[in-house]
Amino acid sequence: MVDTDILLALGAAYKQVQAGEYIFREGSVASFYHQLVSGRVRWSNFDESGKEFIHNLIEGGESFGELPIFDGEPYAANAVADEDCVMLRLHIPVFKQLLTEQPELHFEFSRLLAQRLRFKFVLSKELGSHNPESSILALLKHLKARRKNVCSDCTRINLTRQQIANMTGLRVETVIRTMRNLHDKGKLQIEKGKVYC
Amino acid sequence: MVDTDILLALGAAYKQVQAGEYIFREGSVASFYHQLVSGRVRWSNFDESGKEFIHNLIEGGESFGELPIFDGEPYAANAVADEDCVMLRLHIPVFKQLLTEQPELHFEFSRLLAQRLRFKFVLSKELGSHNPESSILALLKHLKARRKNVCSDCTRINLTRQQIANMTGLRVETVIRTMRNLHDKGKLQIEKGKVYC
DNA sequence: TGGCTGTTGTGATTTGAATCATAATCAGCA
DNA sequence: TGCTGATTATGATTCAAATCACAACAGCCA
Repeated sequence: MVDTDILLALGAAYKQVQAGEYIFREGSVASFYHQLVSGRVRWSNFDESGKEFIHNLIEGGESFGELPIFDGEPYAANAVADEDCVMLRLHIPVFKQLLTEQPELHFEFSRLLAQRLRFKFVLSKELGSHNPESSILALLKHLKARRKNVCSDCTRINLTRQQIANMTGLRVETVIRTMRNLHDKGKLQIEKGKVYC
Repeated sequence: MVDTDILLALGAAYKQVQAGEYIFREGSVASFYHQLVSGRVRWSNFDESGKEFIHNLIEGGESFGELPIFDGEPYAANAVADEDCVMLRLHIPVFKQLLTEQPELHFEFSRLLAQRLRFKFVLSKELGSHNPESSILALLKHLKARRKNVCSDCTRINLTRQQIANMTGLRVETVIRTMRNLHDKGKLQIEKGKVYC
């Protein structure tokens, strides 16, 4: 989101993490603004029974973990490297100073928060409807619109059924069965197990 | 959120609506920043089957309908006057100009977005867990922390079971039974039907 | 005071997603 | 090419929330 040169000029540092490593944990206090350079970060919570709920799969170029920067509370979820990752980290006070000096950049981040919130609005509404079809379609529609987690030059969804299950609170089997139904109804295409929409 | 005098000086106008009237509808384009002076506004969507999902019950002093201001998309939900309401409205360009000139105020709104998003994080996680007890407790905990929809000088929850049902995607009967269980477990108090926590 | 409306409360039944079990495919790789 | 682990697929069963039906109660006001 922020130009790499600007971040580096302000003293941001690169950090590498291997797949599976935690970048930060739910409940811990934030010190940095994080921007992913390459790899994929899984942003998730675990409930009492140990089931993982994935809020977002962050890809190269995106920032993550912004909530504590703006509301001063601890992290709301865990960030785990889903693949080997490279990221840039900038101390929060420096980042906030940057936003103060560049109102357009601040508006960029307000836009980001608003977009994330809008998605949560739609998804929470669908989760509340207890209708697997509409939950899955809402998720896919969102991903497609944001060109997230899709093949860069086609319409193939880059997520496993398990990941979709973990993003909607459903079970793999339910996701598999529901997506087959959606395929039969023509609302998405499945070829050799790969999903296109 | 914004000082009333400042809003008026910038040309904001008062608007009154009667209980039940729509202030704006899902999908329509936004022109104003809205700030509630008195009354209560219901922020909700209807799903295909006509069931209402309430995202928020806005009370005096709060702003609402900020998403389109920041991401430029249409309204994500309906705003209906839950009681007779008085609100202040300011044209969006003027409002954004104000934020540009006052970075601290802009940070206030970033904080608001972050808080709303944090709540959605928690709630969507709970909705995904398909556990009525934790969904209801998460909602009540949030309301208590924000001192929202509670009696001003006690701990009585100012919501009906139906409203709680509409905010969690559950059914009234499930909410009633689950809250009785929570009462029996000592996790909240019910006296003459009124809920304290 | 009684009647009306909205809310809370409770039982019986249904339903669909979770769960359990197990098979079929696919992708990566030696 | 064949092996291996991850992913997709499918059938049978269970279980909890939705649904349906109706009773009890509280608050309001004519």
